[in-house]
Formats: sequence, structure tokens, C-alpha cells
Amino acid sequence: MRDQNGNSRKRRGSGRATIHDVARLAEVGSITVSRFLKQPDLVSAELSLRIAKAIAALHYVPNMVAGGLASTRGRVIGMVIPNISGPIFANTIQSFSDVLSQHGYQLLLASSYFSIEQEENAVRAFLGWSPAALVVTGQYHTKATEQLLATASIPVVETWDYQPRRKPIQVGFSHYEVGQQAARYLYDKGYRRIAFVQNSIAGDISALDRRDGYVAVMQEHRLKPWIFIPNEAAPFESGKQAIDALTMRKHPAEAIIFANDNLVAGAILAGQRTNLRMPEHCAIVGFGDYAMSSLLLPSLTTIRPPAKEMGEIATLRILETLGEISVEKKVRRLNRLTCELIQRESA
Amino acid sequence: MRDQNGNSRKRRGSGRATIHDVARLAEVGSITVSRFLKQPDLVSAELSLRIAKAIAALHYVPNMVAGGLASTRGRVIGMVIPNISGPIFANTIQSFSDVLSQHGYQLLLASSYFSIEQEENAVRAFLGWSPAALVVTGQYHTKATEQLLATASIPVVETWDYQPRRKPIQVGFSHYEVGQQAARYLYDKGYRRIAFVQNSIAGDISALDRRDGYVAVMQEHRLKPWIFIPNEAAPFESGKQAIDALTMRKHPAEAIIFANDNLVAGAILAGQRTNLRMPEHCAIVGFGDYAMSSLLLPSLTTIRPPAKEMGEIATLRILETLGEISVEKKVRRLNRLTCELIQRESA
DNA sequence: TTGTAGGCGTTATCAC
DNA sequence: GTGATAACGCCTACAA
Repeated sequence: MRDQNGNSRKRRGSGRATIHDVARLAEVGSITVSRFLKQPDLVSAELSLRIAKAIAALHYVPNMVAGGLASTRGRVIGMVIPNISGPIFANTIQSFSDVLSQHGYQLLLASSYFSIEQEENAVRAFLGWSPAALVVTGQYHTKATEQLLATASIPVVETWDYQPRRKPIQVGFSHYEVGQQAARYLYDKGYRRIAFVQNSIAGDISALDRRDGYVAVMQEHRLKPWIFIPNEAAPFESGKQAIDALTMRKHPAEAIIFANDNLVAGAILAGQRTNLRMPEHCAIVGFGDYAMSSLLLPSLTTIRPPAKEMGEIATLRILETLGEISVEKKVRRLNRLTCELIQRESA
Repeated sequence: MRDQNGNSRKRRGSGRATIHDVARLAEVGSITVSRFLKQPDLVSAELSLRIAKAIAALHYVPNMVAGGLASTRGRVIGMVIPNISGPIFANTIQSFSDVLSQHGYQLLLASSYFSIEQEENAVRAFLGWSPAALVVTGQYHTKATEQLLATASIPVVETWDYQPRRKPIQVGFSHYEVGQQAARYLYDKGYRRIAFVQNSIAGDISALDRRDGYVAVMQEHRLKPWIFIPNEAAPFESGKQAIDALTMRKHPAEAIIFANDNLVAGAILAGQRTNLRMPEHCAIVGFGDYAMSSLLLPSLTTIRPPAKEMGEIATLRILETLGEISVEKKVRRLNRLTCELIQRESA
């Protein structure tokens, strides 16, 4: 039974042209069409031409679902990120997605909101799609996630963190060292009463690593670590709360390291209101280098994570593991990236 | 031939437990397992229990790819957005993805960088995944995209724009009216020499609609429209260039509408350097209400698009069309959202 | 270089 | 309420 296009009428089908329709029109075997699409070198020029015409005539779009099922490995790659809309991760997603789509892979995205339980759900959901690879954020996961990732037998990349001797491919940086970097910078500038303001989001474990780096440097110099934990939920409010608590006291902080630039934004706004001058009264170092960080008054001295680079390199490492490309040795060793301290007005 | 788990050894397979493995362990037919997962009401309590146990024992994760192939409609939804990392669209993505995943759908994401050709590529790639629905940004597409969307016979949603009498489901707002809104606001404040600064990104067609709205209001009042087109690529630079050109002249602009807040950020920084006082010397209205907009000095009067709402409502409309949920009539009519003018210091 | 047979894991269809 | 069977559209394996 044929419909008006000469296609066989299917009981269930999607209605779209299939590889068989193309093959019939081009008068070749379907497998030749498949080869034409995947390994064009193996198909003769003559058949290639006929096939190309048939594809165009039928508006054929290969069914990736069927292909994925047949090859038991789909051309999707899942990515779990704490926060899609956060200023910090968007660049990683963007560059990841861009490089990926150039190689015919699609990005499946989910957000965990810094909850490792939500991350587990996302990973579980992704696995149902037989992804070619998975990308997660950070090194801290639930036991179940660890196990899912281990048994998935696909490339797994951890971004936004770095820990030697871990199984997954790492493309990130050491948060601990970022904490050290910030503390040393301030110490070297002569500050001694240096405080650290934690993130208001409890699930942000990486921020605790940065705190630990700060603590280590303080102890190195026999200074007492001074940690402030905001009890506000909103980042701006937390920042305000922190700077008030740390500066409006008898022995105020000379310098403050904030867990991220969002907190700083709140702090700086509060400072403008109270005429707190930075860095004269209090120096500030943030983390993240968000778009706004250079626009604040004072502009913000902060540590810039290699967000875009992580996305790019993660993709390259994945594509290499999948045999899609071969990358230089240089790239293959780029597990551990570094953050740059951007010196501006606030410290 | 069975392996150690009692599963039949497959020549190709993924190695994961299949619905058949579950069925065998639970001693039921595979279709009953399928029903247990999709329509639990139709399965007796006794079998349900056995199946649940088997699923847990085997760590069974349904293969969505196979399911998608069999049902010719996968549980993925594709979304094309101009810019993932842009401050403006991220909220739409986030809320869209969140509601979606609550209903068991996955988000496929691609960015167009304001190029309708890239959008076409993305749509084509998405269609290969038999998505349950597609979301695109804006109402301007290539002919081919229009055709792809029309023949896909799946729900299509256009966000971030609104145009009556278009075929796709619309969840957005009128950029033309936003342009009018900004112009009227400034006119009502007494400004007459009002200029409009276009976006430096040529592909941002919606920004031209905003410009047209501004032009219309100016002509309404018999004022001469004054449009500045930056020739810089970078938004901050464009903003600086624009404010310099529009204010450092004999008859400077009294007020400026910028195509977006990124441009304004550059302009305000330039103004701080030249001691241009806003709004005294020049009032400014932006568009987007980015995170930084309230932090600038002066804080920015701007028009806030309903980014999060668009994502949420788009998802609801899609899920409703797919028969997943039923929404109130109220929501069903929410095609046209409105933008709020946020009054701050700059105008 | 090209083709044939059969499987990938699930669901639609129909029968009991 | 439950199950057998046949698609779904492509790809791997093997053959010619």
C-alpha cells in the first residue's frame, strides 16, 4: 500500500521519510544510504549522487532515535550543572554545547541546584538515553551516583573541580588552591585580619574547599581564621549581612574573601550606603568574575575560573575518548586548569 | 546462554538490564512491566509488587531510546535559544527545564547566536530525535525552518515574542510595544530629544521591533526619531561609543533608549569617566533588567521581560498540548505577557 | 563497493 | 488483567 508520495503506508510510523524510502527512490540498498551518511568515502560517486538527490527530494532527516537504539550509543551527551541561569556556569554550558554540536552531538541538560540528590536523579534520567558521555559538576556525589557513573561504561567528565587520582576525567581546578590564592594575595598586601564569608547556599561544597584553602594559609602564618556564615538565603542579602557584621565592630576585618561575587555585590552596595571605602577600610576579594564584577564601584578584585575553557576542553576530551577526534598531547594533559586573580580596585 | 546474572547474553546490547530481564525475574510478560511503568492502575497489586522488586534488584533503568522508537515520540523537547550564556535567556531555559523534568521530559538545548540559519540547523538536528515538542525564540525564521516546524506535526512554541495570528503557540511579548513603552515613559517625563541605540548584534531582529515602537511614538508626537547604530561588535564598547556620540555634541540627547542593558553598562562606565550625570545630563532606559542592572551607579531604569514566566508557561502549554496535564483556561490564554518598566535612578 | 539478515529494547495491536 | 507478536528505523555482522 502506497501513499501519494510513493512511500509505504505505515501502521505506526512517524510519517517522516525513512532511510528505506531514500534507498528505494535512489534505487540502492538502505545500508548504502547509511554508509553515505556515515562513511561517504566507501560509496561510489555515482550512487552518492543519486542518494543525495533522493535525500533532498524527500527532506530526509535521519532518525537519531533509531540509530541510537541500533548502535546502543546515542549521539547525546548529558550534562548536570548546579545552576543553568547562574552567571558562572552558563559559559561552560555554552562552549560545551557549541563544540559538541559541531560534531553532531546533542546536549541534554539538567540542573541540580547544588543538590547531589537532584544530581543523582538527573544522571539516572540521562542514562535512559544511552548517552555517549556524561558531564557532572564537581567531585562530590551520592554513593549511588558514583556507582551509576562507574557502571555506565561511558566517558564521564567532572568539571569545575580537580582532585588527583580520581577515576573520571577531570577538567577543572582546585578550589582549595583558589582559597589559598586569595588569602596569600591579601596577606602579601599586608592584611592580617582577613575574614572569609561562606556561601549562603549550603550545597555548594566546592566553596567549602575554598574556605579550607584560606584557613590553611591563615594557619601557615599563625593567624586566626575568621569565618562568617550568613544565615540569609539570598546572596545579595547575605553579602550585606556579612560586611556589616565584619566591619561594624571594634576590631573590624581589614580584608574579606567572599565565597563568590554575588555575595560581594550585596556587600559593595551595602558599603556604598554606609560610606565604607574599599579597599581603604576593607579590602575585598571575590570569586567568579561575573559580568557585573568589573562594573561595580569599586570594581571587584576577584578570581576568574576558566569557565569557557573547561567547557571546551571537556568536550575535546570526550570527543577524543569517543574516537571522534584526536587531540594533541598538550590537551590530553589539561586536566588541571588554573584560575586567574583579576586585580581591580577592591583589593 | 545465560551469564552469571541469569540474563541472556547478547551479541550487541548495552549490557544494561532490559524490560525482558525484569519480566523474567518477576515471572510476568514484558508488556506488563511496561504497563506497570506507564499505567500502574492497570496492573494488579500482586504483580506490581513482584515487578517493583525485580526492577530494584536489577537496577533497571528504562531505555528511553527504545521507547521513543517504539512510540515514535520521544520524551525530549528541543529548545533553540540565541544565547545560552546571555543573562537574558538563562532564566527562561532554567524554568523551562525545571518544569519539564518534573514531568519526565528531557531538554535538548542548542544556541543560534541570533542567526536564523544556525537556528535552522538546530531545528533540523532536533527533529532527528523525534522530539515531543520544540521551542524556538522569536518569530523570525528561515523559510526552511518554518516548513520544518509546520510539517513536524508536534507542538511548537515561540517564546520571547508575540505576534497575533501566527500558527505556533506564542508565549512572549510584543517588542514593538516595549519600544513604545520606553519612549512614552521618557516623553511623559518631559524629554523630547530622545535617541535610540541599536544592538551591535545584527541578527537581533527583535531589537529592531523595539526600535520601531520607539519610532512610532516619536512620530506620534511629531518628534524626529534619532537612531544610533554602533559599529563596534562588543556590547560594552558599543554603549560607550553611543553615549559619547549622542552627548558630546552641540545639541546632545536628553534621553537615550538602549537596545539592551549590556549596552547601557558600557555607557554608564563611560559616563562615570567623563562625569556625565544621569539622569540630569542624560536619562537612560535599558532593556533586559540583567542582574547587574540594579547594581550600576546610577542604577538602571529598564524594562524587565518576563523571562522565567515565559519558560514556565511555555512548558505548561506544551505539556497540555501533549495531554500530560490540564491547565486552567487562564493559563491557556496567557500567550501575551507584559514587560514591566522598572524605575530606578537612571531615568 | 554493495547487499542481506537480524537484532537493538520498547510499545501498539490484538487475542485471551 | 495479562500476554504473544509484530512493528519502530537504523546499524552490525557477514556475505557476495
